[in-house]
Amino acid sequence: MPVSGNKSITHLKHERRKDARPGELLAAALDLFVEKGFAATKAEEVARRAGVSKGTLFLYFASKEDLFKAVVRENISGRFSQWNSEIDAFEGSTANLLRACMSLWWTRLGNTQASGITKLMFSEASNFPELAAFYQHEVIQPAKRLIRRILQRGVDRGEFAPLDLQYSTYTVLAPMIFLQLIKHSRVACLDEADTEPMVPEKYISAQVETILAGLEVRTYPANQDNGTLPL
Amino acid sequence: MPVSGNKSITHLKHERRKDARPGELLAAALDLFVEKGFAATKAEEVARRAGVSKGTLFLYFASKEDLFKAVVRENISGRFSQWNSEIDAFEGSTANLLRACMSLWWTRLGNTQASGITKLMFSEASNFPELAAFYQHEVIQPAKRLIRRILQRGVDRGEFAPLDLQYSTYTVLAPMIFLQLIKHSRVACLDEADTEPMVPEKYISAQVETILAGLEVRTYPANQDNGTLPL
DNA sequence: TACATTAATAACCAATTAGTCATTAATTTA
DNA sequence: TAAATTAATGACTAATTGGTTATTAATGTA
Repeated sequence: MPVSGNKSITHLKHERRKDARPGELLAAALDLFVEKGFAATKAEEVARRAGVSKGTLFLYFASKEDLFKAVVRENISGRFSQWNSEIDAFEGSTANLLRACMSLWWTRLGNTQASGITKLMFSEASNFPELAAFYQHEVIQPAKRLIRRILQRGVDRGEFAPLDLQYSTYTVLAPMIFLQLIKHSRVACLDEADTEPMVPEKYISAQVETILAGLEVRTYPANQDNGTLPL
Repeated sequence: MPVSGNKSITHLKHERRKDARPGELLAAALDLFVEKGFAATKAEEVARRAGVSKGTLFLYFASKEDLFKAVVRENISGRFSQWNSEIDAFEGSTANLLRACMSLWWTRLGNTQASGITKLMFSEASNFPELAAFYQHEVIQPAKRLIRRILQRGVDRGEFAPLDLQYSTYTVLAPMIFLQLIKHSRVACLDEADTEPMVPEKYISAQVETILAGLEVRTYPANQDNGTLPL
């Protein structure tokens, strides 16, 4: 007895497209997860954006967490193997390898929706331990291994001073995380009054040079004159 | 007519302590916000931990957001003026000033529950724009001004090479944000197999020295041999 | 065309939770 | 001690939302 309403709209209501649905749902989910976070993204909304009903979403993905994992696999996990091969094939100085990697990382991932996923994970990991473990294993670990290989190359070739691999890895990783974070959070850090907005490319470049200055073999002693700290 | 139940438990049920309530509620809120995030922390839970009913919480704070702002003011905003005076009073080299500041920041804020607030803001800012603006204005801005003053001191005294203040500020800020983030998120970054857990103090120290190596007046040219990037 | 299969729907359920308000009782005042 | 004041309670509301399922209808087949 209820009047059924709009019939002539573009999409048929019961259109059957079994093959296309998962991809469309993943795309919609990526958009919304990045835009609003995991917890705040409603299943209904994902479905609507993908042009299906909520019921259909749960037909293809067992749960919201399952959907999220699929998004991560689709957009991030898969890319590490290619990345590693490229490092192996690189011929120039390790300094330039690091420059190239950071720069490419930005265009391939950092400046992409994928960076929103990283931000999201840091944000919500504590509320979703299952997802945190998954992300740690599938993204963070491979990323750190990749950075470590670059640094090791520099040391092996005598370009970098002997260094503590663990902490140097963080030195490289931290600014990347930082950049993804401020890119996707309204805590912009991009000041208001004092300057024009930060240009990520410039930040990365400044960052790499700072790091390299710290890593490269020195011609002068680092002036470590701090004994006890005043203040 | 309902049986009223336990009467002899430690706390009287209608104890009136108008003065003590706000402080106790703020303490409980800090704990829970840090532990579970803003959205995931239930008003009822805060009240319970503070030993009052939910109704009482809303008697002292108009809303959950209001409660959060009060927590930030109590634990972070208030401390910047003292911090700034200490910088003014410092006598040694700017390198040592920076070392001292980072080190003190860690013991005073970074290694405190307060750092959980920073992490929380990055996490949830996009879902609570009002809070994001508040935090930006009350915490981020003052923190950046503080860093900038240190760097400017180094330049003015000829200890640091002329530098881009904006980006150098980020270079100092990023590792602090990073540290607060990994401290409070299960995306630990602290690897599993490869090493023992990261020691924040060592990370900070390594970071400061790297930064200083990049900032200080050089006795050799930075080798900027990158033309076009291969890969 | 009749029938079987299954993709898709939408109404529904159960759980959660910020904020309200009428009621209760501790404390003060007269 | 009686009355007035107000701190504190907890039951209630209204809104939200992950996930379920009975029903609908598109498609393939005989």
